[in-house]
Amino acid sequence: MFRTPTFFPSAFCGGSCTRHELSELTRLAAPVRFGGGQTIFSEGERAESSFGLSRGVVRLYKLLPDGRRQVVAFTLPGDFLAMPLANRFNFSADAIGDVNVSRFPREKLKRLILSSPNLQRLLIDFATREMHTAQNQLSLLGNGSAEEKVAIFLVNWRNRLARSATNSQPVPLPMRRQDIADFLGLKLETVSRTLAKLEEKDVIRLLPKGVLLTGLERASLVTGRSY
Amino acid sequence: MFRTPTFFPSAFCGGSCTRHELSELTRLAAPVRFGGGQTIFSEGERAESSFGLSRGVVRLYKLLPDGRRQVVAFTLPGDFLAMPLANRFNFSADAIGDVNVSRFPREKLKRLILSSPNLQRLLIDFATREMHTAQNQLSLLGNGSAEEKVAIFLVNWRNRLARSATNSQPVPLPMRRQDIADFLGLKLETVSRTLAKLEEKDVIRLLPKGVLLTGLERASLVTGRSY
DNA sequence: CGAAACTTTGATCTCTGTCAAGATTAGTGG
DNA sequence: CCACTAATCTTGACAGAGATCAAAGTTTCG
Repeated sequence: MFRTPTFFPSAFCGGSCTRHELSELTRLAAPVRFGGGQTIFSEGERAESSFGLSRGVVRLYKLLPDGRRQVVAFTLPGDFLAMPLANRFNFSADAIGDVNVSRFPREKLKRLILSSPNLQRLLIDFATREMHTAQNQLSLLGNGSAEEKVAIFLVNWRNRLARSATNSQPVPLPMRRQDIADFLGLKLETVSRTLAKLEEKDVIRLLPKGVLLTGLERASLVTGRSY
Repeated sequence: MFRTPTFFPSAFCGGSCTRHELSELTRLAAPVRFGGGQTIFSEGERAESSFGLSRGVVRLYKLLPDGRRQVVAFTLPGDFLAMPLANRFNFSADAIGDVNVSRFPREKLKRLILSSPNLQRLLIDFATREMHTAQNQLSLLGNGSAEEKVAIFLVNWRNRLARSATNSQPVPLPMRRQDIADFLGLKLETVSRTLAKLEEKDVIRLLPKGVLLTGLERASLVTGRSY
Protein backbone atom coordinates (compact mmCIF):
# COMPACT_ATOMS: atom_id res chain seq x y z
CA MET A 1 0.00 0.00 0.00
CA PHE A 2 1.82 3.14 -1.25
CA ARG A 3 4.90 0.96 -1.78
CA THR A 4 4.98 1.79 -5.48
CA PRO A 5 8.56 2.89 -6.11
CA THR A 6 7.80 6.19 -7.84
CA PHE A 7 10.82 8.40 -8.41
CA PHE A 8 9.99 12.02 -7.85
CA PRO A 9 11.88 13.72 -10.68
CA SER A 10 10.44 11.43 -13.34
CA ALA A 11 6.95 11.61 -11.86
CA PHE A 12 7.02 15.38 -11.72
CA CYS A 13 8.34 15.81 -15.25
CA GLY A 14 6.01 13.35 -16.89
CA GLY A 15 6.95 13.40 -20.57
CA SER A 16 7.37 17.17 -20.68
CA CYS A 17 11.06 17.76 -20.22
CA THR A 18 14.20 16.81 -22.07
CA ARG A 19 16.50 13.98 -21.09
CA HIS A 20 19.04 16.60 -20.11
CA GLU A 21 16.66 18.44 -17.80
CA LEU A 22 15.58 15.20 -16.18
CA SER A 23 19.14 14.08 -15.61
CA GLU A 24 20.09 17.48 -14.18
CA LEU A 25 17.10 17.23 -11.83
CA THR A 26 18.09 13.72 -10.86
CA ARG A 27 21.67 14.81 -10.27
CA LEU A 28 20.48 17.36 -7.71
CA ALA A 29 18.04 14.97 -5.98
CA ALA A 30 19.32 13.41 -2.77
CA PRO A 31 17.14 10.49 -1.70
CA VAL A 32 16.08 10.76 1.96
CA ARG A 33 13.87 8.54 4.06
CA PHE A 34 11.57 9.60 6.90
CA GLY A 35 9.75 7.35 9.34
CA GLY A 36 6.13 7.75 10.40
CA GLY A 37 5.50 10.96 12.32
CA GLN A 38 8.88 12.49 11.54
CA THR A 39 8.94 16.14 10.62
CA ILE A 40 10.38 16.99 7.20
CA PHE A 41 10.30 20.77 7.63
CA SER A 42 8.54 23.33 9.77
CA GLU A 43 6.52 26.45 9.07
CA GLY A 44 8.57 29.63 9.02
CA GLU A 45 11.94 27.94 8.46
CA ARG A 46 14.13 29.29 5.69
CA ALA A 47 13.74 26.87 2.80
CA GLU A 48 17.33 25.70 2.34
CA SER A 49 16.04 22.59 0.60
CA SER A 50 13.09 21.71 -1.56
CA PHE A 51 11.41 18.34 -1.29
CA GLY A 52 9.64 16.15 -3.83
CA LEU A 53 7.72 13.10 -2.72
CA SER A 54 8.68 9.70 -4.15
CA ARG A 55 6.82 7.30 -1.87
CA GLY A 56 4.32 7.56 0.97
CA VAL A 57 1.93 10.24 2.18
CA VAL A 58 2.82 13.55 3.82
CA ARG A 59 0.58 15.90 5.75
CA LEU A 60 1.11 19.65 5.35
CA TYR A 61 -0.23 21.71 8.22
CA LYS A 62 -0.20 25.00 10.05
CA LEU A 63 -0.12 25.26 13.83
CA LEU A 64 -1.74 28.11 15.71
CA PRO A 65 -0.16 29.42 18.91
CA ASP A 66 -2.92 27.86 21.00
CA GLY A 67 -2.20 24.41 19.59
CA ARG A 68 -4.97 24.17 17.05
CA ARG A 69 -3.83 22.68 13.79
CA GLN A 70 -5.00 23.04 10.21
CA VAL A 71 -3.97 20.37 7.76
CA VAL A 72 -3.78 22.22 4.44
CA ALA A 73 -3.13 19.17 2.27
CA PHE A 74 -2.12 15.54 2.04
CA THR A 75 0.64 15.05 -0.52
CA LEU A 76 1.04 12.03 -2.80
CA PRO A 77 4.10 10.89 -4.80
CA GLY A 78 5.06 13.10 -7.74
CA ASP A 79 4.27 16.37 -5.98
CA PHE A 80 6.55 18.97 -4.46
CA LEU A 81 5.91 19.34 -0.74
CA ALA A 82 6.08 23.13 -1.11
CA MET A 83 6.58 25.72 -3.82
CA PRO A 84 10.29 25.37 -4.68
CA LEU A 85 10.99 29.06 -5.19
CA ALA A 86 9.48 30.30 -1.91
CA ASN A 87 12.05 31.62 0.57
CA ARG A 88 10.32 30.18 3.62
CA PHE A 89 7.99 27.32 4.32
CA ASN A 90 4.42 28.47 4.78
CA PHE A 91 3.50 25.27 6.65
CA SER A 92 5.04 22.26 8.31
CA ALA A 93 5.27 18.80 6.79
CA ASP A 94 5.51 15.43 8.36
CA ALA A 95 5.49 11.87 7.23
CA ILE A 96 2.40 9.68 7.62
CA GLY A 97 4.02 6.27 7.73
CA ASP A 98 7.33 5.70 5.97
CA VAL A 99 8.19 8.13 3.23
CA ASN A 100 10.85 8.59 0.54
CA VAL A 101 11.62 12.08 -0.67
CA SER A 102 14.05 13.69 -3.07
CA ARG A 103 15.78 16.59 -1.38
CA PHE A 104 17.10 19.42 -3.57
CA PRO A 105 19.51 22.18 -2.57
CA ARG A 106 17.30 25.19 -3.01
CA GLU A 107 19.70 27.56 -4.75
CA LYS A 108 20.80 24.99 -7.28
CA LEU A 109 17.25 23.84 -7.93
CA LYS A 110 16.22 27.45 -8.33
CA ARG A 111 18.95 28.06 -10.91
CA LEU A 112 18.04 24.90 -12.77
CA ILE A 113 14.35 25.79 -12.88
CA LEU A 114 14.97 29.40 -13.91
CA SER A 115 17.26 28.21 -16.70
CA SER A 116 14.67 25.81 -18.11
CA PRO A 117 11.46 27.05 -19.71
CA ASN A 118 10.05 23.51 -19.56
CA LEU A 119 10.57 23.26 -15.83
CA GLN A 120 9.19 26.74 -15.29
CA ARG A 121 6.11 25.78 -17.21
CA LEU A 122 5.71 22.59 -15.19
CA LEU A 123 6.03 24.60 -12.02
CA ILE A 124 3.41 27.11 -13.12
CA ASP A 125 1.06 24.26 -13.96
CA PHE A 126 1.77 22.62 -10.62
CA ALA A 127 1.05 25.87 -8.81
CA THR A 128 -2.17 26.33 -10.78
CA ARG A 129 -3.39 22.85 -9.82
CA GLU A 130 -2.48 23.38 -6.19
CA MET A 131 -4.27 26.72 -6.13
CA HIS A 132 -7.41 25.22 -7.54
CA THR A 133 -7.24 22.41 -5.02
CA ALA A 134 -6.85 24.89 -2.19
CA GLN A 135 -9.79 26.92 -3.49
CA ASN A 136 -11.97 23.84 -3.72
CA GLN A 137 -11.02 22.99 -0.16
CA LEU A 138 -11.96 26.53 0.87
CA SER A 139 -15.36 26.00 -0.63
CA LEU A 140 -15.77 22.76 1.27
CA LEU A 141 -14.65 24.22 4.59
CA GLY A 142 -16.81 27.29 4.20
CA ASN A 143 -20.02 25.62 3.14
CA GLY A 144 -20.01 21.98 4.06
CA SER A 145 -21.82 20.14 6.83
CA ALA A 146 -19.82 17.46 8.61
CA GLU A 147 -21.40 14.82 6.41
CA GLU A 148 -20.57 16.60 3.18
CA LYS A 149 -17.05 17.27 4.31
CA VAL A 150 -16.33 13.66 5.16
CA ALA A 151 -18.08 12.25 2.10
CA ILE A 152 -16.34 14.61 -0.30
CA PHE A 153 -13.02 14.05 1.39
CA LEU A 154 -13.35 10.31 0.81
CA VAL A 155 -14.30 10.69 -2.84
CA ASN A 156 -11.50 13.17 -3.52
CA TRP A 157 -8.96 10.98 -1.79
CA ARG A 158 -10.07 7.94 -3.74
CA ASN A 159 -9.85 9.89 -6.99
CA ARG A 160 -6.36 11.11 -6.25
CA LEU A 161 -5.19 7.62 -5.41
CA ALA A 162 -6.77 6.34 -8.59
CA ARG A 163 -4.91 8.93 -10.67
CA SER A 164 -1.63 8.19 -8.94
CA ALA A 165 -1.84 4.54 -10.02
CA THR A 166 -2.17 3.28 -6.45
CA ASN A 167 -5.58 2.03 -7.44
CA SER A 168 -7.26 -0.47 -5.16
CA GLN A 169 -10.84 -1.33 -4.42
CA PRO A 170 -10.59 -0.77 -0.66
CA VAL A 171 -9.37 2.80 -0.35
CA PRO A 172 -6.48 3.01 2.13
CA LEU A 173 -6.67 5.75 4.76
CA PRO A 174 -3.15 5.96 6.14
CA MET A 175 -3.86 9.14 8.09
CA ARG A 176 -5.43 9.22 11.55
CA ARG A 177 -8.92 10.43 12.37
CA GLN A 178 -7.33 13.46 13.96
CA ASP A 179 -5.61 14.32 10.67
CA ILE A 180 -8.87 14.08 8.76
CA ALA A 181 -10.58 16.20 11.40
CA ASP A 182 -7.89 18.89 11.19
CA PHE A 183 -8.13 18.82 7.41
CA LEU A 184 -11.90 19.29 7.41
CA GLY A 185 -12.17 21.72 10.30
CA LEU A 186 -13.98 19.17 12.47
CA LYS A 187 -13.29 17.30 15.70
CA LEU A 188 -12.16 13.71 15.55
CA GLU A 189 -15.29 12.57 17.38
CA THR A 190 -17.38 14.17 14.66
CA VAL A 191 -15.35 12.42 11.95
CA SER A 192 -15.82 9.13 13.73
CA ARG A 193 -19.55 9.62 14.17
CA THR A 194 -19.97 10.77 10.58
CA LEU A 195 -18.13 7.76 9.20
CA ALA A 196 -20.41 5.57 11.31
CA LYS A 197 -23.44 7.39 9.95
CA LEU A 198 -22.29 6.96 6.35
CA GLU A 199 -21.79 3.25 6.99
CA GLU A 200 -25.26 3.13 8.52
CA LYS A 201 -26.62 4.68 5.33
CA ASP A 202 -24.77 1.98 3.36
CA VAL A 203 -22.68 4.37 1.33
CA ILE A 204 -19.35 3.20 2.78
CA ARG A 205 -17.89 0.21 4.61
CA LEU A 206 -15.27 0.85 7.28
CA LEU A 207 -12.22 -1.38 7.12
CA PRO A 208 -9.22 -1.76 9.46
CA LYS A 209 -6.96 0.73 7.68
CA GLY A 210 -9.19 2.03 4.99
CA VAL A 211 -12.70 2.28 3.65
CA LEU A 212 -14.83 0.82 0.87
CA LEU A 213 -16.82 3.32 -1.15
CA THR A 214 -20.07 1.81 -2.31
CA GLY A 215 -22.90 4.28 -2.95
CA LEU A 216 -20.96 7.46 -2.42
CA GLU A 217 -21.06 8.86 -5.95
CA ARG A 218 -24.81 8.54 -6.09
CA ALA A 219 -25.30 9.99 -2.64
CA SER A 220 -26.74 13.48 -3.00
CA LEU A 221 -23.91 14.69 -0.80
CA VAL A 222 -21.43 14.69 -3.62
CA THR A 223 -23.56 15.16 -6.73
CA GLY A 224 -22.82 18.00 -9.05
CA ARG A 225 -20.15 19.49 -6.84
CA SER A 226 -16.86 20.61 -8.23
CA TYR A 227 -14.74 20.20 -5.15
CA MET B 1 -11.49 55.44 -2.56
CA PHE B 2 -9.86 52.87 -4.89
CA ARG B 3 -9.78 55.54 -7.57
CA THR B 4 -6.02 55.37 -7.82
CA PRO B 5 -5.32 54.93 -11.52
CA THR B 6 -3.06 51.89 -11.29
CA PHE B 7 -2.22 50.29 -14.61
CA PHE B 8 -2.17 46.54 -14.37
CA PRO B 9 0.85 45.63 -16.50
CA SER B 10 3.15 48.07 -14.71
CA ALA B 11 1.80 47.10 -11.28
CA PHE B 12 2.24 43.41 -11.96
CA CYS B 13 5.77 43.76 -13.32
CA GLY B 14 7.06 46.06 -10.65
CA GLY B 15 10.68 46.71 -11.56
CA SER B 16 11.35 43.13 -12.57
CA CYS B 17 10.89 43.08 -16.30
CA THR B 18 12.53 44.80 -19.24
CA ARG B 19 11.07 47.77 -21.05
CA HIS B 20 10.46 45.47 -23.99
CA GLU B 21 8.52 42.93 -21.95
CA LEU B 22 6.42 45.65 -20.37
CA SER B 23 5.63 47.23 -23.73
CA GLU B 24 4.71 43.83 -25.20
CA LEU B 25 2.41 43.22 -22.23
CA THR B 26 0.90 46.66 -22.66
CA ARG B 27 0.40 46.07 -26.37
CA LEU B 28 -1.71 42.99 -25.60
CA ALA B 29 -3.73 44.65 -22.82
CA ALA B 30 -7.17 45.84 -23.84
CA PRO B 31 -8.65 48.19 -21.21
CA VAL B 32 -12.17 47.15 -20.23
CA ARG B 33 -14.57 48.65 -17.71
CA PHE B 34 -17.15 46.81 -15.62
CA GLY B 35 -19.87 48.34 -13.47
CA GLY B 36 -20.77 47.21 -9.97
CA GLY B 37 -22.15 43.68 -9.86
CA GLN B 38 -21.22 42.84 -13.43
CA THR B 39 -19.73 39.43 -14.08
CA ILE B 40 -16.26 39.38 -15.62
CA PHE B 41 -16.09 35.62 -16.14
CA SER B 42 -17.76 32.50 -14.82
CA GLU B 43 -16.51 29.27 -13.32
CA GLY B 44 -16.02 26.48 -15.83
CA GLU B 45 -15.80 28.75 -18.90
CA ARG B 46 -12.92 28.23 -21.27
CA ALA B 47 -10.43 30.98 -20.48
CA GLU B 48 -10.23 32.76 -23.84
CA SER B 49 -9.00 35.85 -22.06
CA SER B 50 -6.93 36.60 -19.00
CA PHE B 51 -7.66 39.58 -16.82
CA GLY B 52 -5.49 41.82 -14.70
CA LEU B 53 -7.02 44.34 -12.33
CA SER B 54 -6.15 48.02 -12.74
CA ARG B 55 -8.74 49.70 -10.53
CA GLY B 56 -11.44 48.60 -8.10
CA VAL B 57 -12.16 45.43 -6.18
CA VAL B 58 -13.29 42.09 -7.59
CA ARG B 59 -14.78 39.13 -5.76
CA LEU B 60 -13.80 35.63 -6.88
CA TYR B 61 -16.29 32.94 -5.89
CA LYS B 62 -17.57 29.46 -6.46
CA LEU B 63 -21.27 28.62 -6.61
CA LEU B 64 -22.66 25.28 -5.47
CA PRO B 65 -25.66 23.77 -7.25
CA ASP B 66 -27.91 24.52 -4.27
CA GLY B 67 -27.06 28.21 -4.43
CA ARG B 68 -24.51 28.39 -1.64
CA ARG B 69 -21.54 30.53 -2.51
CA GLN B 70 -17.94 30.59 -1.39
CA VAL B 71 -15.95 33.74 -1.99
CA VAL B 72 -12.38 32.49 -2.46
CA ALA B 73 -10.75 35.91 -2.60
CA PHE B 74 -11.12 39.65 -3.02
CA THR B 75 -8.73 40.97 -5.64
CA LEU B 76 -6.94 44.32 -5.56
CA PRO B 77 -5.23 46.24 -8.39
CA GLY B 78 -1.99 44.69 -9.69
CA ASP B 79 -3.20 41.09 -9.44
CA PHE B 80 -4.35 38.70 -12.11
CA LEU B 81 -7.95 37.65 -11.55
CA ALA B 82 -6.98 34.04 -12.33
CA MET B 83 -3.90 32.02 -13.22
CA PRO B 84 -3.22 33.09 -16.82
CA LEU B 85 -2.14 29.68 -18.10
CA ALA B 86 -5.15 27.72 -16.81
CA ASN B 87 -7.46 26.45 -19.56
CA ARG B 88 -10.63 27.08 -17.65
CA PHE B 89 -11.73 29.39 -14.88
CA ASN B 90 -11.92 27.63 -11.55
CA PHE B 91 -14.24 30.30 -10.15
CA SER B 92 -16.39 33.22 -11.19
CA ALA B 93 -15.44 36.87 -10.86
CA ASP B 94 -17.54 39.94 -10.56
CA ALA B 95 -16.97 43.60 -9.98
CA ILE B 96 -17.64 45.18 -6.60
CA GLY B 97 -18.30 48.74 -7.64
CA ASP B 98 -16.72 50.10 -10.80
CA VAL B 99 -13.67 48.30 -12.04
CA ASN B 100 -11.01 48.70 -14.72
CA VAL B 101 -9.29 45.61 -16.03
CA SER B 102 -6.72 44.80 -18.68
CA ARG B 103 -7.98 41.98 -20.86
CA PHE B 104 -5.41 39.79 -22.60
CA PRO B 105 -6.01 37.32 -25.42
CA ARG B 106 -5.04 34.09 -23.72
CA GLU B 107 -3.01 32.44 -26.47
CA LYS B 108 -0.94 35.54 -27.13
CA LEU B 109 -0.39 36.20 -23.44
CA LYS B 110 0.59 32.57 -22.99
CA ARG B 111 3.16 32.81 -25.76
CA LEU B 112 4.53 36.05 -24.36
CA ILE B 113 4.87 34.61 -20.87
CA LEU B 114 6.42 31.35 -22.05
CA SER B 115 8.94 33.32 -24.09
CA SER B 116 10.01 35.48 -21.18
CA PRO B 117 11.86 34.03 -18.17
CA ASN B 118 11.18 37.23 -16.24
CA LEU B 119 7.45 36.95 -16.71
CA GLN B 120 7.49 33.25 -15.90
CA ARG B 121 9.31 34.00 -12.73
CA LEU B 122 6.83 36.74 -11.82
CA LEU B 123 4.01 34.33 -12.47
CA ILE B 124 5.53 31.63 -10.25
CA ASP B 125 5.97 34.17 -7.49
CA PHE B 126 2.41 35.37 -7.94
CA ALA B 127 1.14 31.80 -7.75
CA THR B 128 3.23 31.15 -4.64
CA ARG B 129 1.78 34.19 -2.90
CA GLU B 130 -1.75 33.27 -3.88
CA MET B 131 -1.25 29.71 -2.63
CA HIS B 132 -0.02 30.91 0.70
CA THR B 133 -2.95 33.28 0.97
CA ALA B 134 -5.36 30.47 0.19
CA GLN B 135 -3.71 28.23 2.78
CA ASN B 136 -3.91 30.93 5.41
CA GLN B 137 -7.58 31.35 4.59
CA LEU B 138 -8.02 27.58 4.96
CA SER B 139 -6.54 27.80 8.40
CA LEU B 140 -8.92 30.59 9.31
CA LEU B 141 -12.00 28.83 7.96
CA GLY B 142 -11.08 25.55 9.62
CA ASN B 143 -10.25 26.88 13.05
CA GLY B 144 -11.70 30.28 13.61
CA SER B 145 -14.69 31.36 15.66
CA ALA B 146 -16.93 33.98 14.11
CA GLU B 147 -15.16 36.67 16.09
CA GLU B 148 -11.69 35.57 15.03
CA LYS B 149 -12.78 35.28 11.43
CA VAL B 150 -14.21 38.78 11.29
CA ALA B 151 -11.37 40.38 13.26
CA ILE B 152 -8.66 38.71 11.19
CA PHE B 153 -10.48 39.51 7.99
CA LEU B 154 -10.51 43.20 8.91
CA VAL B 155 -6.81 43.26 9.80
CA ASN B 156 -5.80 41.39 6.65
CA TRP B 157 -7.92 43.64 4.48
CA ARG B 158 -6.45 46.75 6.07
CA ASN B 159 -2.93 45.38 5.56
CA ARG B 160 -3.56 44.62 1.91
CA LEU B 161 -4.96 48.07 1.31
CA ALA B 162 -1.97 49.60 3.08
CA ARG B 163 0.44 47.68 0.84
CA SER B 164 -1.45 48.64 -2.29
CA ALA B 165 -0.99 52.34 -1.49
CA THR B 166 -4.70 52.94 -0.97
CA ASN B 167 -3.83 53.81 2.60
CA SER B 168 -6.44 55.62 4.62
CA GLN B 169 -7.26 55.80 8.28
CA PRO B 170 -10.88 54.69 7.91
CA VAL B 171 -10.64 51.33 6.15
CA PRO B 172 -13.09 51.17 3.25
CA LEU B 173 -15.25 48.04 2.99
CA PRO B 174 -16.64 48.16 -0.53
CA MET B 175 -18.03 44.62 -0.34
CA ARG B 176 -21.42 43.76 1.15
CA ARG B 177 -22.01 41.92 4.41
CA GLN B 178 -23.11 38.94 2.36
CA ASP B 179 -19.76 38.90 0.56
CA ILE B 180 -17.84 38.93 3.83
CA ALA B 181 -20.07 36.16 5.16
CA ASP B 182 -19.49 34.00 2.10
CA PHE B 183 -15.77 34.65 2.36
CA LEU B 184 -15.62 33.60 6.00
CA GLY B 185 -18.08 30.73 5.89
CA LEU B 186 -20.60 32.58 8.04
CA LYS B 187 -24.12 34.00 7.63
CA LEU B 188 -24.55 37.69 7.05
CA GLU B 189 -26.49 38.04 10.30
CA THR B 190 -23.51 36.61 12.15
CA VAL B 191 -21.14 39.05 10.45
CA SER B 192 -23.42 41.92 11.37
CA ARG B 193 -23.74 40.78 14.98
CA THR B 194 -20.00 40.17 15.27
CA LEU B 195 -19.14 43.61 13.93
CA ALA B 196 -21.55 45.07 16.49
CA LYS B 197 -19.88 43.02 19.21
CA LEU B 198 -16.40 44.22 18.19
CA GLU B 199 -17.62 47.79 18.26
CA GLU B 200 -19.12 47.12 21.68
CA LYS B 201 -15.68 45.94 22.83
CA ASP B 202 -14.20 49.16 21.44
CA VAL B 203 -11.82 47.48 19.03
CA ILE B 204 -13.49 48.90 15.91
CA ARG B 205 -15.79 51.75 14.89
CA LEU B 206 -18.37 51.09 12.21
CA LEU B 207 -18.63 53.77 9.53
CA PRO B 208 -21.04 54.22 6.62
CA LYS B 209 -18.91 52.44 4.01
CA GLY B 210 -16.01 51.24 6.06
CA VAL B 211 -14.59 50.69 9.47
CA LEU B 212 -12.07 52.23 11.83
CA LEU B 213 -9.64 49.80 13.44
CA THR B 214 -8.68 50.97 16.90
CA GLY B 215 -7.61 48.23 19.32
CA LEU B 216 -7.66 45.32 16.90
CA GLU B 217 -3.96 44.50 16.86
CA ARG B 218 -3.82 44.31 20.63
CA ALA B 219 -6.98 42.23 20.85
CA SER B 220 -6.03 38.66 21.71
CA LEU B 221 -8.06 37.55 18.71
CA VAL B 222 -5.34 38.38 16.25
CA THR B 223 -2.14 38.10 18.26
CA GLY B 224 0.60 35.81 17.09
CA ARG B 225 -1.38 34.38 14.22
CA SER B 226 0.11 34.02 10.77
CA TYR B 227 -3.06 34.21 8.72
C1' DC C 1 -40.44 61.13 -2.14
C1' DG C 2 -40.88 56.28 -2.35
C1' DA C 3 -39.46 51.61 -3.44
C1' DA C 4 -35.86 48.33 -3.37
C1' DA C 5 -31.80 46.74 -1.42
C1' DC C 6 -29.14 46.22 2.42
C1' DT C 7 -28.27 45.98 7.45
C1' DT C 8 -29.39 45.38 12.17
C1' DT C 9 -31.65 43.14 15.91
C1' DG C 10 -34.46 39.55 18.27
C1' DA C 11 -36.14 34.69 19.42
C1' DT C 12 -35.52 30.02 18.77
C1' DC C 13 -33.43 25.73 17.04
C1' DT C 14 -29.86 22.60 15.51
C1' DC C 15 -25.47 20.86 14.57
C1' DT C 16 -21.15 20.29 16.16
C1' DG C 17 -18.04 20.70 20.01
C1' DT C 18 -16.97 19.31 24.67
C1' DC C 19 -16.41 16.14 28.29
C1' DA C 20 -16.34 11.43 29.66
C1' DA C 21 -16.26 6.53 29.42
C1' DG C 22 -15.54 2.20 26.80
C1' DA C 23 -13.97 -0.62 23.02
C1' DT C 24 -10.60 -1.83 19.71
C1' DT C 25 -6.10 -2.01 17.84
C1' DA C 26 -1.07 -1.85 17.96
C1' DG C 27 3.09 -2.43 20.16
C1' DT C 28 6.35 -4.57 23.71
C1' DG C 29 8.61 -7.63 26.41
C1' DG C 30 8.37 -11.92 28.89
C1' DC D 1 2.39 -16.74 21.59
C1' DC D 2 0.33 -14.33 25.01
C1' DA D 3 -0.24 -10.72 28.58
C1' DC D 4 -0.08 -5.95 29.30
C1' DT D 5 0.07 -1.12 28.18
C1' DA D 6 -0.46 2.75 25.37
C1' DA D 7 -2.55 4.71 21.52
C1' DT D 8 -6.45 5.15 18.67
C1' DC D 9 -11.19 4.90 17.75
C1' DT D 10 -16.13 4.69 18.99
C1' DT D 11 -20.16 5.98 21.49
C1' DG D 12 -23.01 8.69 24.81
C1' DA D 13 -24.86 12.90 27.25
C1' DC D 14 -24.89 17.65 27.36
C1' DA D 15 -23.87 22.54 26.15
C1' DG D 16 -23.04 26.39 23.21
C1' DA D 17 -21.94 28.95 18.91
C1' DG D 18 -23.87 29.95 14.96
C1' DA D 19 -27.92 29.14 11.76
C1' DT D 20 -32.58 30.03 10.84
C1' DC D 21 -36.78 32.55 10.80
C1' DA D 22 -38.86 36.94 11.33
C1' DA D 23 -39.31 41.85 11.67
C1' DA D 24 -37.80 46.48 11.96
C1' DG D 25 -34.45 49.97 10.73
C1' DT D 26 -31.35 52.27 7.34
C1' DT D 27 -29.27 53.49 3.08
C1' DT D 28 -29.43 54.02 -1.88
C1' DC D 29 -31.13 55.55 -5.93
C1' DG D 30 -34.58 56.36 -9.41
